[in-house]
Amino acid sequence: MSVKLTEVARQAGVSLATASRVLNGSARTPAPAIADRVRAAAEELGYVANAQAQALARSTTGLVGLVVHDIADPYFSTIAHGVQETALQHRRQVLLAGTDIAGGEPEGSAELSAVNAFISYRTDAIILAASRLQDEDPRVSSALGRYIKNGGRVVALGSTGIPGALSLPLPNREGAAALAAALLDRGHTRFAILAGPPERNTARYRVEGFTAALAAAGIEPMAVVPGAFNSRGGYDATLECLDLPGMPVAAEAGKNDGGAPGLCILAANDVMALGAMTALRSRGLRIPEDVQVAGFDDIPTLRDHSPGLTTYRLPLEDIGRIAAGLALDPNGAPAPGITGEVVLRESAGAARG
Amino acid sequence: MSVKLTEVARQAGVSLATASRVLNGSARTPAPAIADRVRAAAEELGYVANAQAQALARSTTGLVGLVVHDIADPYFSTIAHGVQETALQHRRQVLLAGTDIAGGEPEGSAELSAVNAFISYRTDAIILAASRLQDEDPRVSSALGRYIKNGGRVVALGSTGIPGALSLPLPNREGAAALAAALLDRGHTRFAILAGPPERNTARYRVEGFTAALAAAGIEPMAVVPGAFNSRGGYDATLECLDLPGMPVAAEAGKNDGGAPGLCILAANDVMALGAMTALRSRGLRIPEDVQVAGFDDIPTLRDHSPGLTTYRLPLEDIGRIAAGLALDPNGAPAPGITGEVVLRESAGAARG
DNA sequence: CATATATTGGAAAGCGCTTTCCAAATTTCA
DNA sequence: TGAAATTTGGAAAGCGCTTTCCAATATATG
Repeated sequence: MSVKLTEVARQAGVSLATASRVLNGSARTPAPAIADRVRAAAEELGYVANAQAQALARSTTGLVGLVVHDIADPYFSTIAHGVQETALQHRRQVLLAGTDIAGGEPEGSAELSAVNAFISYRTDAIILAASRLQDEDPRVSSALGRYIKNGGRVVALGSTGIPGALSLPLPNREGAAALAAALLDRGHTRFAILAGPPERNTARYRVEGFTAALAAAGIEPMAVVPGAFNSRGGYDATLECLDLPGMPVAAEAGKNDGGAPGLCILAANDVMALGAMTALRSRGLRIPEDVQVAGFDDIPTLRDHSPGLTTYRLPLEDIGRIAAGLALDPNGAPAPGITGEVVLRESAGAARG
Repeated sequence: MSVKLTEVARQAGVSLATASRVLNGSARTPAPAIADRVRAAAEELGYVANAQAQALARSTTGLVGLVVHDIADPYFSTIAHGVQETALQHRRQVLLAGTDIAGGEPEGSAELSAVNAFISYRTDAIILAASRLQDEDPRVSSALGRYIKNGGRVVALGSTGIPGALSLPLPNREGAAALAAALLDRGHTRFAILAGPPERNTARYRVEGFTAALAAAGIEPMAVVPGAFNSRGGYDATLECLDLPGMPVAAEAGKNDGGAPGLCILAANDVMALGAMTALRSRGLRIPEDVQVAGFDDIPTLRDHSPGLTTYRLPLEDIGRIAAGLALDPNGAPAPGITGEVVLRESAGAARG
């Protein structure tokens, strides 16, 4: 239906080969006079190369696949932004899949069908931003293994068990430990952990980091509550937590001013922490006076939050850029290690009045 | 490099045609015994159909292109989520482009290169979620016009001047007017408008809605300040606004309690409103006691904000779903009109102590 | 049992490009 | 000026599929 190269060639009075060489970047460049004729014809007819046909002929598609959990989650959307930026620099298009979306093939995990779709479209690379599940579907691994063997590049955030895949390690454990340590430093002694979904590595590593740092100080968390990795999950887990017997809140609300810090809630990510703050407010608890809260990621959204959320900052957009660089640049420099930093704000650990 | 259909056919001892018919949904279904053999062979070899080749042969790609401004903006990422959901139901993959990203072809707007890329990949449909610019690049329109003529579907959020394109009208003007009216109802009389970027239709329509409703009540806004369509833009515009002579704030801070409402800031979207609130806090102004604030969109992020932001709710995820439905369902029902609702929260207009 | 009617598998012609050879034309150099 | 080296355009063979015909069976009908 669209204008094709044959028509451009005919209009310009040259062969298909010449037209192709002029318009779609070949090593050989036809004579300037001819080239101009071809370009003029293409312009006049409104020719747009068929990328599918090019992909077939060149056996490279110019596509990069990005797998996230939930594109509406600021963590992923910020990473996606970084990926897009680098993809554009490399003249690649990004194919997006979210694994939190129902309705895919019934016979498999969402991750499996996303990966299979990308493999089917022969993306040049696949970036797995969604945290690997603890029990990786072996079909995903074997599909990706074959994909890699066939020349595809796979880069995963965090670790992966897939041989040949590149991984961009994230300081989840270390960051969580550093954050907990900073809070211990500020005199906190009573912690509750909103652990997120235990089957996600990201959540698990962070919880491990928290508990390891606490253990090193001889402290055991008063509660470790699992929950969904979103605002609602943080909200629900917090209410559940507050209702546990012996929690140093509620009854004592207001009694902590100037005294020992009360309960400090450590959430596995920022959106959960935000949900936690909402839950605390719904119980009339003040932050940080009655209960303190910390998150993880430093999503851009926090910029406008009050009280400011103490967190561990991950350079999310950079992570996206670097992951895409790894995926697209065959002989690029090895990935710089990702480092984050503890960010103390009013919600926990910041200087108190 | 990958396993191809020829190899599967050989392994199963059938022809290419038969293998194709078994594996890739044809009208004709070979005999069960044969079909099983083919499927077994495919499974064993790890065959994954080459979507590019299929696209070429079928002349339909199974791709849908989504153009947003900034995928990291909750407005767009929420819409994108909805689009993804419907795309998945239709077994389509989504190609994502952001127009806020630099580094594209130097000779054109980001929107133009996004659209051209999608046309090149022969996406079955293109969804334009990014608000149309006031001065539409004619090259974009003509490229899309040709695309439509060649059988492509285009759906744009808001209105569009492209003949043949479907558009999903958003109640920007009406919503803004309703919001302003609700606030007038609550006794507000002094308004400032954070107008966003004047070249974006979305921002312009909202401002028009605000001012029209105010005008209907015989009120003129005290200020209309343009700015970027993000948190930073709201922040900066607010500071600028506060420094204007005669603003009923700062000097009078605290004097409004129980008295007449002070300044009410109307932002063209929620992220700007959030930035505005941060700016107000930085000046020591209380919300809503000293200054009131309203936004637009009701992005999911607001769930955890305090004070709650008064806004006009747009069903963002539905909008994404509906737009995708329009784009993908050739004979679907006509799009239901999108309606929103005024949501009064503490930041402005809610019951006051 | 012969003939008409469905079924079913396969050969081959594309889909719209890229790219390898080739041959023709041009330039270079002795 | 003639032979060798270089440049340049084109013919044609794919890239991995789908799908139209066709021929060959299997089934139904008189």
